[in-house]
Amino acid sequence: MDFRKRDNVTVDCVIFGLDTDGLNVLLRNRTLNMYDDDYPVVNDWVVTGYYVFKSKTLEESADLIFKEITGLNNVDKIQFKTYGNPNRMKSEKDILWVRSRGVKTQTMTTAYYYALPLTKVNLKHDGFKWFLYRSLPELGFDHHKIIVDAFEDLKRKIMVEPIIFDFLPPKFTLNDLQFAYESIFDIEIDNRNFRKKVLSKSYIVGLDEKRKGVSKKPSKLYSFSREIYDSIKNADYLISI
Amino acid sequence: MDFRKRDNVTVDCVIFGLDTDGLNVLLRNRTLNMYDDDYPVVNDWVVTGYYVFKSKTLEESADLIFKEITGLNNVDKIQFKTYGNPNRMKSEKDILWVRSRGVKTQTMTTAYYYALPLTKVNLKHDGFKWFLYRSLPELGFDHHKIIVDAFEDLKRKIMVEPIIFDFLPPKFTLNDLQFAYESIFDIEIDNRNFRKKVLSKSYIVGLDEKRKGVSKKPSKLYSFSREIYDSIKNADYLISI
DNA sequence: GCAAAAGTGTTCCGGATACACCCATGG
DNA sequence: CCATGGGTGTATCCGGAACACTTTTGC
Repeated sequence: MDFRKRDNVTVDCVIFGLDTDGLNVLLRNRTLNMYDDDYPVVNDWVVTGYYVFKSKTLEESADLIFKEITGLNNVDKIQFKTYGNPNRMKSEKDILWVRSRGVKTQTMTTAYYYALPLTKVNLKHDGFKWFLYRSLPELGFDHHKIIVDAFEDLKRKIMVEPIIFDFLPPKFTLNDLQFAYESIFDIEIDNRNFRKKVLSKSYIVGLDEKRKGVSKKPSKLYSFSREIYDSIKNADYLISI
Repeated sequence: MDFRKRDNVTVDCVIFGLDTDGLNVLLRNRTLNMYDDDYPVVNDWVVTGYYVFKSKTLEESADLIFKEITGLNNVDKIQFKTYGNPNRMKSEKDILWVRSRGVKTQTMTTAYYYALPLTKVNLKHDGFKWFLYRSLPELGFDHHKIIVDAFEDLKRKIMVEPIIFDFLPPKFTLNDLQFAYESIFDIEIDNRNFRKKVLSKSYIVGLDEKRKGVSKKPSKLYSFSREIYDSIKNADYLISI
């Protein structure tokens, strides 16, 4: 064990990416061959995590992992939960896997999630793959629960914070924005009402630019102004019982 | 160091108690005398925390602390953040204190908060005291930030979850409930509108009972039905952009 | 000229707000 | 009988929901 690392604490990074099919999660393949190369005893998927360096904050540790996978810096993230059950790893596969690595089983993990447009990511390593949230593969450890918890937290925070824009490029169309909401909440939204509501928000600013591409009629582009958002957000604390 | 404990991980418990003066936080006095018993070099207040046992979950560890202080079991709590900055303890007082205890400075802590009516607590030990949230004393470590973070999380969650009832006894008046909201959000609410809104919620059920006490006209008692709340909550996921 | 996505207005309803007085009891 | 907190009703306003057709371009 490397003494620069805390040997009982990891961070896990749930990476959400939105594309035209909907909401995806980036996972890493976990395989272990013991007897026969063609028949691994473990072959499933995990959220990417790693040990925390003693000299670094949890945030920094998460960003190191995120950068290693995606090559990206300065992407917003949210710490949503720390898992500390000493019996987190209990399946046969988990135990085989952990033994093969010679590490502790009683590991706490602090979990973060990242949100971004899927196309922003160029995967740097093999063994990583995007999965649609609605059709996740078999997951190791307690990672299914971690992903579900992340998603629940995401949905809740999207209601009160402008995280939705993290899923979109800096310039987006109103239909992009609507699609983001529809994918994440698995609902259908009336386009006219949606436009009215969105256009009433001062922090969504129309640009003098149109996107010409796949579609027929060019669509107007908008951007999210964090400055305007912050300036009006301090004012009102809406209460709803 | 006790080998049953994780030597670098603690849990901290922010305990919120509501009484007729408003929202309070339960703190523990931190004193350290080095040269002169009458002039402690450290004399401030902290949130109560303790090491995590290797055999226990974070939740269990938090509940142990909570029970030790209050004597109470089975009080709802919320895990809101884990603090892992290796330089969390940086003031002179913190360093003196930590050295005097012979423990590590690079300690992570997972923080929970509890909410309950202040009068439910009978303090079991000396050195503990309730402080109004709006007039906190000098706090050690990064505990001021921890308390503020807890409070922000509390306010946000109160909007979407029925945590407010944790601050009230099982039977309460509508004015009690209104006072709870007013204290926590530091706002004034119109009593007539408040009653209308609250009475429209099926999970707030009127009892055939009145409270006779300090006030003149006896006031009707209500209770919160978690069953009804849960049954209707699954249905709707309200979206507000 | 037609296929495909972009964009547009009006009506209706329900919940939110503003606002001032009577009621029941204990002392 | 009066002081004290408990309790009540109405008018207005605004945001949310429902709903179907026209516009602009690429091919």
